[in-house]
Amino acid sequence: TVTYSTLLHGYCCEGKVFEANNVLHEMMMNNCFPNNYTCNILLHSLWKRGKISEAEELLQKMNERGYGLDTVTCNIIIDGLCNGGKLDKAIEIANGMWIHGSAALGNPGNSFIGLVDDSNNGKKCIPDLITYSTIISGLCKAGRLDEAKKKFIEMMGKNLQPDSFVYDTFIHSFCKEGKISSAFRVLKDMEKKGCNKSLQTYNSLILGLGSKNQIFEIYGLMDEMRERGVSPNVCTYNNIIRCLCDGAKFQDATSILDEMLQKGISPNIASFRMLIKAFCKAGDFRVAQELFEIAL
RNA sequence: CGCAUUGUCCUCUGAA
Repeated sequence: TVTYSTLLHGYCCEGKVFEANNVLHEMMMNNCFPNNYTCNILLHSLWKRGKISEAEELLQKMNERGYGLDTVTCNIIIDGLCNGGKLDKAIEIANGMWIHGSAALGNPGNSFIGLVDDSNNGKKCIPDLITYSTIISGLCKAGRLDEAKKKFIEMMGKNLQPDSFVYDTFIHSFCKEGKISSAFRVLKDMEKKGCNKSLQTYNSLILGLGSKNQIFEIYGLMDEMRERGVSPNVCTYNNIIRCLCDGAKFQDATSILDEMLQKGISPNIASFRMLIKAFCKAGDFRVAQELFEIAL
């Protein structure tokens, strides 16, 4: 079952629905039965692909057949609701989990009717770090930073220790709003708690510094990354390119592109879009066209 | 008992 579920996960990630179905069939043929993990994988995949009603059906079936809906199940739904703009419903469910466990999914007026009354083997599923992280991320994306902070405090009150995901979410949000000093304040707190800067931490900081044209600080961070063995990825470079383009440092921007190619980090659409736009704006259509051709 | 599933970074219909 573990093996098949792992395979299934692989196919689902790639969006290979047909192959995924084959795995499921083969699994049953060999008398391996789907469990929580398997169902969660399917549920997540359906939701990500926008098949919400099918996902809901699956949820019903899981419920009826006594697969325990667990915290992961709830987190998948909560994440789906956040991304679907139903943030408040997501928050409501997360709150409800403290009392009703997974039955909170079936609570007031959503489409998940009549879910388990959570006598799930006597242990009910309660919100975890990921639940909070999901909600906080949703609030941040919606620009509701104050509420996000409240959730953060609430989380600490439940004895859940924030990890770098949660910190990164705040740092990113501040950087995006250009509130660099707030971002660095969070960073300080993060490091005090023993979390090291992650790749995304660096990327967010670079994005933020870039919006203030603090190029030297950016290069400083790049050096630090190198020292600490954190390898930049496409996003890192794209953030730098954005900053250089905004500052009209076009040749610097193209040398970043060269550096990427040299390091074997493939530029993506975002990289080329920014560069081409910059050169067009500068009236240098020749280079713009060259870039276009490289992109192809 | 252990192994598989969930959360954070670049991509704006860049037009005035």
